[in-house]
Amino acid sequence: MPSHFIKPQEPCILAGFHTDPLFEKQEVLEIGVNPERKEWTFVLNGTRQGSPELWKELAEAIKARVPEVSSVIFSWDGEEEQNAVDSDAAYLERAIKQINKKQFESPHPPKPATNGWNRNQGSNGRRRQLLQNNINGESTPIIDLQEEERNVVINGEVTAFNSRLTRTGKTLIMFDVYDGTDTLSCKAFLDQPEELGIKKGKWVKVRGNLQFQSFDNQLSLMVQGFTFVDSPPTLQDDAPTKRVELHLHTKMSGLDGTIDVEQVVELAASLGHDAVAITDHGVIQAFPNAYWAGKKHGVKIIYGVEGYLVDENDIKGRSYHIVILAKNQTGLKNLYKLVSFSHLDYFYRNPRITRSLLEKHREGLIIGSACEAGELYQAILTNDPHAVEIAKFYDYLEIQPLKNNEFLIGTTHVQSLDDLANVNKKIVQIGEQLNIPVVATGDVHFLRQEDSFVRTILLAGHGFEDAERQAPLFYRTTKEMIEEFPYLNDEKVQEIVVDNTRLIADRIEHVVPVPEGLHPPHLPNAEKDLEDMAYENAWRLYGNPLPEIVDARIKRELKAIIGNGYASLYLIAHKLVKKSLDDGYLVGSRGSVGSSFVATMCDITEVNPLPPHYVCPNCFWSQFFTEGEIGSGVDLDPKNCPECDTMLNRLGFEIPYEVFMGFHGDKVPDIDLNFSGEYQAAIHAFTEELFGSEQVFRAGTIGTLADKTAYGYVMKYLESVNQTRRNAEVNRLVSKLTGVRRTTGQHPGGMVVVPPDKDIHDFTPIQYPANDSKSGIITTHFEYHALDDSLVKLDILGHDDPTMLKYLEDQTGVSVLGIPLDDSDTMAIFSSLDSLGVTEEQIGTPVGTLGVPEFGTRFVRQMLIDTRPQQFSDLVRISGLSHGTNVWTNNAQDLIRQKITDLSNVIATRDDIMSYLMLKSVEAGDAFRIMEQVRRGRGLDEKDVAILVEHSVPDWYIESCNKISYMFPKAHAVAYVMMSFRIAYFKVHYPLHFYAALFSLRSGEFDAQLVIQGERVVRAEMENINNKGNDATPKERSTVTQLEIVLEAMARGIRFLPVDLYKSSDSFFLIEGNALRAPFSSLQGVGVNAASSIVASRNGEPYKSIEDLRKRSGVTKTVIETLRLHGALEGLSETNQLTLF
DNA sequence: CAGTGAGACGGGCAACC
DNA sequence: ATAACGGTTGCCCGTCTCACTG
Repeated sequence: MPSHFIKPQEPCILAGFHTDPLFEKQEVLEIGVNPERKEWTFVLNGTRQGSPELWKELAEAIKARVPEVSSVIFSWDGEEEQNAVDSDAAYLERAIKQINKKQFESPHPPKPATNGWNRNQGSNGRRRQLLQNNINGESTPIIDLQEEERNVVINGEVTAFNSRLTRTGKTLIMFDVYDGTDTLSCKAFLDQPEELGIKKGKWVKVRGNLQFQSFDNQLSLMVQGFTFVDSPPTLQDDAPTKRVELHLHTKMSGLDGTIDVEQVVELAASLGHDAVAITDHGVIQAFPNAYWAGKKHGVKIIYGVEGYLVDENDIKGRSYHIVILAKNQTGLKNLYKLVSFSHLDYFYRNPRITRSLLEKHREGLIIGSACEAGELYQAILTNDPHAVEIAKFYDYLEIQPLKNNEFLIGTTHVQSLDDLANVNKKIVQIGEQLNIPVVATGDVHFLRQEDSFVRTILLAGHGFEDAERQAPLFYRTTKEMIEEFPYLNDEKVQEIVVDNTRLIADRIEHVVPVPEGLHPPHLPNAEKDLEDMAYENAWRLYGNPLPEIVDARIKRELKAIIGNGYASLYLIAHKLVKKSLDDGYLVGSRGSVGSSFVATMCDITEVNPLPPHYVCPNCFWSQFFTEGEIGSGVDLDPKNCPECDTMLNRLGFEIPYEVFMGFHGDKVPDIDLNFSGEYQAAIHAFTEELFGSEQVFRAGTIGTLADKTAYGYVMKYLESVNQTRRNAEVNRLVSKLTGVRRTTGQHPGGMVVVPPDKDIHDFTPIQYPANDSKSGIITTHFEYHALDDSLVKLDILGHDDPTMLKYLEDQTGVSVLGIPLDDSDTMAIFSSLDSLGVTEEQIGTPVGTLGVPEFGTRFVRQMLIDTRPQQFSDLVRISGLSHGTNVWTNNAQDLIRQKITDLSNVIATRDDIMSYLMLKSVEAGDAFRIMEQVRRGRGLDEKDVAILVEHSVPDWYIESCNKISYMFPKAHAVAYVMMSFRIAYFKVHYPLHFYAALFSLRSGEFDAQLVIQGERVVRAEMENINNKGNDATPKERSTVTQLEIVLEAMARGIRFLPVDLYKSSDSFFLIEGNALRAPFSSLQGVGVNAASSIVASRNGEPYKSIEDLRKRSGVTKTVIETLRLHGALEGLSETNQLTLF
């Protein structure tokens, strides 16, 4: 195989060796050299022509003329390319055939490169390098490439890049190229993963063969070579003094704007524009990103909004656009207040601002007259005599290019562009008259002219009729803007386009949208209270004085927590958990809080992060295992105290504190708690009680158009105009649409806390989620991410585990906290079916974890089969392995299957790395840093590898570190396994209660009508869905998951009873003997509302008829029909008549 | 008697931990 | 069958029903 490639500068060199005319046209693309064999492979373009004899002659001629060559091979790229996509085996077979034909005589290696030859570098693969110095040949517009074709050259911008490992171990790289006419997907297979530098936004010239790919059913370019080329000249603004854009919409302007704020700031910077304003419709959610982009690109951001101005006495009346800019920090806060008021109190179709409110909060604001929808423009348009009066309200007046308003032509007051020009002239004249600066603004909605198409799709997707007609609302250079006003004199144009826009920009100070630095809440005496609580609880568990190891850990943690000002946070979390426990709901910890022993001592988490240990509850004798001898305290053998013979507690999971608060203990603690979903609203309300409703708000989210919806929009639009586009082009359009704001919402559980000395408007406006005032929730206007460096967020999430356990505890009387975490029958279901009494044939899986949270999916069950966990700490490791990316597959799974190591030694959680390395005597700082690198998927650098090698860390471990992309913290895994194990305990010992609880939890998803028909029908339905393979919908897949569990319950002798008008509950499965009675809501089409109204209407009194049932319960016809079909109405007559006789 | 709008329901999608 | 992170909350939309309206 060639190990070097050289490239002739003159492609038709063969003509020099042989006189046959064929060789005058035959181009040599490159020559592969195998120095060992002195074998040269000439790679020629096109396909083989001429007789084999002729080529033999040529080969001899070359060998004669170039003594260094002892063997010559010719290969044609059109043919050779086939090799690139077929198997290694086929390639080798061919290669061996080729090689066998040749003779190898001379041992002298050839000169790899001589004058006149270009040498490609660094390849030792069998194929030419993809990245080449240049690609010859004229490129074809992509739109013209519609059929299979060889040797095609294209030139354009990379719009997507993606690479993945194939099953055969090759790397498949795929990238899309857009050349302004269309987009084409390009593919290449690499033997080795290789960083080629292809990235979104780079420009490339690519040569390859256009082939139809049955895999994705489209034409793709099979890449033979590519090179990077310069992007076309970028837009310039060569005006000596440049304008400032004062009116611009981003993706946050609902489904109106398409501009990514970072991109427009970058564009402004590249044009040399000093400043740019952000003025979205009614909202200001682009501020945080604009701030970062401005900082990055050195552009001053002018923070503003295009508001909807109304009169107070007519909130639902006509609103006028108005531009409000924040001049300084005071103005910004006023702007935030206006945004809040408009969303909370004056929302009607859009957030409205009343004139009096604006006047009240006008300090620090600069007011512009906005577009044709502004009141000044409208006044002039309608010849309102008060136009001049109206203008006096504004700090500056806007005029815009005529084409922005071309759509007005044909309406009552506008017949021509001249009419529009006259309006602008009038505004200029009023400006002169009142001495108010007039500025030219673009009302920018998309970046450049060519992006209008994207807005068309957006508007069409949202049902606008004339989406096709797009005003040229793009970001203009100074020259482009100047050219828009030929009807004004030159000095005037210069004044409004450049001087006045700069004047406004200069009036505006540097403003920061969200104050920097963390502003955590503070409770009085928090430090002392926390310390007392931690010690008191520790003493209760470990005695006073504390064992050295416990004392040291508490001291160190408290120092970091208190020193960094986080004591209040701990206390707050403590109060929340306490409240929930008092109300009877268990709380699960989540994330890495369980790494903090102080958190354990404050009841914030059940996880004890100390090394595994025994401790005597009576005399406090203790024994710690610090050398990794045992996985967790739970796994220690039960034994009695050697001092006083009391049964010892077995505790500890060995979790380093650093994972939670960083190596220096200064990372802002992120306390995530899982409350019962049923209880979430109550505990949220409790936070308001704790802090006051003015100081705590639900974190807001911004719902955007993501891939799937955007794809739907693009396809819908193309269909409406009767067009099709190739996949790559569709994807390009999709990527342009994504990120557009569609709605707002609530964070799943994040509550943002404002310290008492601050006001929420120092940080963000507030609003209702989706502007729905009925929700009863107020959220931050900015999404949480924008605030996360400034305000503390408490993650008060909802989870089913606590709900399920509460239900099970209530129903069985078993104390959840008393469940032994080493119960062997429970442990057994994680590796077998022994304690369930069912067979694999019956339930389709050899382990018993169906329905056990986090352990029931196919993926995790396979892990259980591979590893056969025997003890609690094994489950923790599986939890870690199953939640990472590239932690199990391509990694630990192989190591275990190949018996290189076992479950207890593979890397399963972040913490494993730190703990293991410290056991190997790696310095703590290094161990921490390496853990952080690895868990984020950044792999190890040479220095780190050297450290590991030096401490005799095995190779497989280092390799494993390099593969990991994302990893779970151990504390989270422990907390989850504790919950899952308890639920599993009920599954083993209280099957009826377990299945009842499980199905009740999501009774709406249960299909009683189906299940009632018995095992055979259930199996048939599962098979039916399974046969759909990838076409099964998410809903169908979840149905299969449900039915698997139903089958298991049936195999365990549990019957399902149909919904009974008098016996069924609204949404709970009731236990009747050895059977479960389906609730009303388990019928498809009967929701929780209908279900509970039936139950409420029963009232101990039989229904006289179906009519009676309907009247009393108020349910719809559909519900009645569903009940009838199910057989729940048998014996009831249609109307009262019959029973009344 | 068609049209409208509200509400229930389920499914799909997005954001997030 | 493959590859594989699992599980939660919440918003929108299509569909259907039904009461009300003009």
